[in-house]
Amino acid sequence: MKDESEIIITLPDGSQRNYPKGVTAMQIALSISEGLARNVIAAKVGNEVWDPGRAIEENSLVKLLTWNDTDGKATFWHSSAHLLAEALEALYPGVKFGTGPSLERGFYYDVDLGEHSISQDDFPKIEAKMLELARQKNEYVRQPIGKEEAIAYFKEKGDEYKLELLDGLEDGSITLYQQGNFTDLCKGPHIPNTGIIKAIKLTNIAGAYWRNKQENKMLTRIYGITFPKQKELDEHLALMEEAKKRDHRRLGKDLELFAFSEKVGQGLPLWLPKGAMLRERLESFLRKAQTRAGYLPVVTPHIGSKELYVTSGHWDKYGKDSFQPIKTPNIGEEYLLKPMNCPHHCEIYKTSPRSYKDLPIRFAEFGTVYRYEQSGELHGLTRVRGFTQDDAHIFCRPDQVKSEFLKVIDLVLYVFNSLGFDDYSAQISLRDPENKQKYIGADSDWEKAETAIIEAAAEKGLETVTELGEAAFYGPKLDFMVRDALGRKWQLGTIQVDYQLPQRFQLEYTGSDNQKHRPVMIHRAPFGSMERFIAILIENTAGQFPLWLSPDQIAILPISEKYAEYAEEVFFQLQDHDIRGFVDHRDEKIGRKIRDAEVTKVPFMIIVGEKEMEEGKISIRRKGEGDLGSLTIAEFADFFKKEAKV
RNA sequence: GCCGUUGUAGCUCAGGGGUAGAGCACUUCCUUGGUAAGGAAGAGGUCAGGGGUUCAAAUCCCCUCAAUGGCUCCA
Repeated sequence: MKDESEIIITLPDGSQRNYPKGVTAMQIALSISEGLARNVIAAKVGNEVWDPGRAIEENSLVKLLTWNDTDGKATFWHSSAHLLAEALEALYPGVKFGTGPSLERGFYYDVDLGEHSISQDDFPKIEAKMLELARQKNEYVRQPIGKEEAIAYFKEKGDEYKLELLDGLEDGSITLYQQGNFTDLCKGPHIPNTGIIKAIKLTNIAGAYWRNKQENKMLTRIYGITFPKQKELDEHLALMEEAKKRDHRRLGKDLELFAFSEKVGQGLPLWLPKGAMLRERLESFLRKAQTRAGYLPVVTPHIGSKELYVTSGHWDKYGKDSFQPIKTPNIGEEYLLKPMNCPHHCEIYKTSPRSYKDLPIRFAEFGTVYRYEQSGELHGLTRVRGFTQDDAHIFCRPDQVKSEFLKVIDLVLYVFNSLGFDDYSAQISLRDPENKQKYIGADSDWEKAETAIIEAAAEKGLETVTELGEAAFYGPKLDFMVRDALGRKWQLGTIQVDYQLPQRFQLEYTGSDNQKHRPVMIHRAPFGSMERFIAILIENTAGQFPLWLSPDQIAILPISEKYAEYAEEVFFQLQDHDIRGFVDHRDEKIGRKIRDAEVTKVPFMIIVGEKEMEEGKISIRRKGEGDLGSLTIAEFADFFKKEAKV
């Protein structure tokens, strides 16, 4: 006979134990080992994360969470946000609170400071207060509360933001959490007490619209990060410093890849010779892959008649927020800087009648487009106002959509793999079902397109996340997202299924039935844009590009000017083997020349002096590795060719 | 676009109401050196731009521009 007052707790390893009803995760941990109990900061009960001190009433699967679990960290940081709030309330009486969630790395709290204002200079003071409160080891106490009562509490406190949040909550599901003198509306969970927060760093301060809506008031958002050990905070800060060194804006300047000029204009990058070199190599790499995959190159102008974009719908959708029309001496004649290549490609499609036998047709172009991005959005090369898409449009029959889509996925993955981009996520970007007026086209087309994407991604075994509201206005997308050095997410490759533009442009083909049919369009860009892709490439490689992409692959370093002539000769011979580089003719010692080649990340150094000249050889030194010994030019060229393979 | 921060030599930065500083880079000279910085001298700035306060502004205030951290947006 089962004891009614006991419940069965199943642990992740499958083992089961009996505990009295109402047992807490902390008690379970204690029953296993004291060491474990010290480290437990939350628990996963079934599918929910719970406070370790919350009573478990039913048979459950329980996973004890520590700092090493993602959910454990999230709980830790969420509790840290409450600690920040407590400190702010103590230091700035009357402050009102928005929301304070955990992030992937750290947490923030949005606050309305009222009369007060704070800046980064106040961080030490706030951090000190947080530490002081942490040391009090105040417990996080969960208090279920009725809605009426909660409303009364926050009315009394005068916090209209919490009242607004309460408005959307259902009676019976509301809880408050209290630690020390601070009480917050919060569904939890939280760590046992503030004492385990040992290391605190507030990182930055920014404005953020209440509830992320532009029409709302702007609150002050304070970001921070905390750790259970000071050492971990130190390590984190050191890691951030390292990440900053990989910032493409820093490296772009150091390695002379690109620049910006106030005089040229905001968000309009200038490609310097080394950057242009890199870019050209990437372009020819993709051109080659695209030729193999049956793409046909096309070229279109940088401007197009406004009518073109009225037809495509771009003018209607983005017209007022883009670069404004270019006028001609003729009255009423207007042109737009090209914001997208697709309308031009549609017109190319229309230059001749198409048969079902011709399809799919794949037009590819490195097309430079101009978009008036909001000034606050511009960011290095990742968000600019003039950029080049590795664009192509596939016009195909409806029955070809899926196979074409699959081929494009292959191409994108080939590009990513070739460049060592293994840390990406595939995102299916669908329409926001709540906000359908943001998009053009019939529901049935959208459904077909969305189904095609979902099926194709599944067929390729891609691990995807789905985001509602992220679709383009004419169709859903499969986006390949990557992170930059500082952890921000960017869209690189994108594949989009589009039923709208073929209709707007009245695109047709003649079917086997001798009837007119409408093709489907697939927009795709494996890099996304050359600018953004290169930005991420710079950060991923920390400027140490694969050999085949390096702007300078070799630096020829004569020991002294006596060997200048031999160095030149070696240079020309290596050039004949398609090896790029330069001779360092400066009047410097070899140590200096090596150092400079090392810091500018040249993959190979060729050292030539008395010995080499006599033997007709060259000494090879590899960046970061050192002397590789001497070879003949032909030997080196062979070795190099193998190394430089994509 | 919004909230905040920043803007001093080519770069990285110090200074902070009383005639502008360092290191690196650059130029010249010396040095001809064998695997991560040889030495010396020199040149270089309307202190982002404009307006104001002041006997005096790079420094304080306002505006503009740009960069930057976020938010919003992102075809």
